[in-house]
Amino acid sequence: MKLITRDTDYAVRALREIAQSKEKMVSTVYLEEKLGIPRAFLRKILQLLQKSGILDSAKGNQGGFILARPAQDILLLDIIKVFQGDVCVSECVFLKEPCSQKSCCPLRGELKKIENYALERLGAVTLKSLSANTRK
Amino acid sequence: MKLITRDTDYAVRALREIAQSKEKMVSTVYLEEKLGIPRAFLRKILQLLQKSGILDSAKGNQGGFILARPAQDILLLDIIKVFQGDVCVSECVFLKEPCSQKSCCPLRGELKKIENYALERLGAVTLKSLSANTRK
DNA sequence: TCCTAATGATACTATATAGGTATCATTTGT
DNA sequence: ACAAATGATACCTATATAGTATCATTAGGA
Repeated sequence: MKLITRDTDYAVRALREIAQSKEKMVSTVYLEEKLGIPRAFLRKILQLLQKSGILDSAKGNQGGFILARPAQDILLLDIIKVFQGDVCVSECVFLKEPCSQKSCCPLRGELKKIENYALERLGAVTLKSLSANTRK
Repeated sequence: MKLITRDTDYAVRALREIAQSKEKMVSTVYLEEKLGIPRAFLRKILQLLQKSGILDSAKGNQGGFILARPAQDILLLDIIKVFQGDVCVSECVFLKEPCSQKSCCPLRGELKKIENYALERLGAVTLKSLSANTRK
């Protein structure tokens, strides 16, 4: 059971690197070497982050990526949503089918509580706090 | 993101039915008709529950399944474990590979908190409490 | 101005997991 | 003996995850 998929994890690592960088623009090539993430995959991830408004990008020579807003305004939850959609732990596994217990599914209540807790925690973690935690 | 997979959900429904039954043994055929779960799949699920010690079974004519222990001693967490393994939300997605941040992964701490909460909640729910919640 | 280093868009491939089916062997009550 | 049940096990299919590849576009600098 995974709360975080691989692309989310890669994204967090890349974003931390970008947040800490002194450069104007950080390129995929640089990140690949620093983080050891396969370039093509990393490119896809960064492009998604750009489309979703977490990163700004510049094309052309000396181009690359940069945070679209301060690290303290980027939530872990935002990043997860880009790659995994809404956090919805309590979603009925039968959403697409008629579920005979829709109105009184006895599991729902408990799962919903867990979901709320998870949302609360994930919404409290910022990219800045993730970066601060790092120690060599 | 799913906390509960389909087989776990089916298992809960079947177990509730078995817990409430007045019969000595409950057969797959009966459960299939009552719950609308595909028979072959349901059989696989019940066999797993038997192997894991949650159900007892009897072969032959008039055979079937019955709870191996009282409903209040069967935890939702036990059922989840049968089909999904250990609840391990904070498991590093790179367990099988060398992860350069093993010792100080900044995500781990937060995920671990969420996992602990989930374990606590799921461990507090018994099959009996799930059955009691039902109302027609 | 042209070359090169970068991203944008997009299509494709491989592998694992979830969800489900099928079959034959074995057991047991009547 | 036979029918009704589970035990063991192998197989199939669709979807999601993880990753690759390619061509088009843009912009800085020699």
